[in-house]
Amino acid sequence: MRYHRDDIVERGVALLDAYGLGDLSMRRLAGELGVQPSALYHHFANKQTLLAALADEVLRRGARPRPTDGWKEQVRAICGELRDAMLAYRDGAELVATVHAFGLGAQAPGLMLESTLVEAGFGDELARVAARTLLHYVFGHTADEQAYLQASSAGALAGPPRETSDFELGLALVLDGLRLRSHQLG
Amino acid sequence: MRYHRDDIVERGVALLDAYGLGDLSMRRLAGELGVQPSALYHHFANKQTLLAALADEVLRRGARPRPTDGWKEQVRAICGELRDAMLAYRDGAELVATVHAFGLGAQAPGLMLESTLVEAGFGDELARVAARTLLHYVFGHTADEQAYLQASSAGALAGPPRETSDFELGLALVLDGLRLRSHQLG
DNA sequence: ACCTGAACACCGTTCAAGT
DNA sequence: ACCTGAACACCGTTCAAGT
Repeated sequence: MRYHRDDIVERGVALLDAYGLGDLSMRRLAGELGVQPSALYHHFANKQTLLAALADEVLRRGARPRPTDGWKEQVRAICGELRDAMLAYRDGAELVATVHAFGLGAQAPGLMLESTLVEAGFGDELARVAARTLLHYVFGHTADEQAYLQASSAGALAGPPRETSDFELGLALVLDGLRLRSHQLG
Repeated sequence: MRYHRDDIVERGVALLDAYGLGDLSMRRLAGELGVQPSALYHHFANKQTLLAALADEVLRRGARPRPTDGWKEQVRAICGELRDAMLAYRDGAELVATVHAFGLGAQAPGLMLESTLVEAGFGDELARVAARTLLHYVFGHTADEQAYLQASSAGALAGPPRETSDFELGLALVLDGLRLRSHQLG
């Protein structure tokens, strides 16, 4: 059997969701495709590149149309979409955050946040720093949340359930900080 | 040669700083100590537990006395100390953030932030969420910053240098968000 | 209490060679 | 263009046995 890059990405995402990031090895993915491990290196330079493609696919599948009202609503929509996209697949948050840290993928949400803030009239430096701050928040919160959700569904409940509204509250803290610095904007 | 737990932690931190987290294997640490890999399992149940001990040691070494003025200064001091402690060792931010996500160590900074905010009069829920938000920010920002610093010092400079003051600016965003919710406090 | 020796079940990656 | 087969240099962890 012969595959294209997209077939491998699709199987990779399915494998991620079924067994988790820790069990997503080049050898296992190759085995699942009925192919030698070395065959994967015809399509991807290395595992990091493959993971970047998986992360981008997870984000692509979670894409939603965005509102056209104010910057706060747009920022909330981008962050909410990012969170939902990552929560939709097992270990999705860890995968996307790791790939973003690599610098090899998962760039879209950060770029959208930054341009949204620039277009809202914030200075370039503030827009860049605020976009990174929001991104770190969403990655960190969602990874925590997903670890908790997955531990719970595995039957290893280890504490009181955190409310989903926590996400909105933490986000509101940063948004209020931004709003305080927008007195001169429309 | 026979070792105690503390000897292994000390060598582990030295190995981390010399070769990075990716090259910190149980086998390599054992080799460095002149001992069989299996010997380490007499002192630590598994690699995660060992990494948790290393993270706590890195944080312990970075501990500083804290100011007694307002909650903003205390929060800034805790976050700054955390950042400095992680930056002091190669891959320190990645190690501490990973261990914190495990839930096996690196709990002190989060607990200090939360109790600082509770004592400042913020409600329990807000204090908990704000502490986590601040922690995610410091972990994310510092991991990014350290990746950049380490790439630069390896000669692989790949973009314009980010300023250290970025850290203070992102932190100020969250602190302003908190301040906005403290009108009824002293 | 602390360690050895050997094994089990894996990894990512490279590379000549095949079709 | 895409894959095989074989190899290289590793992993974390377990466990009976030694001192």
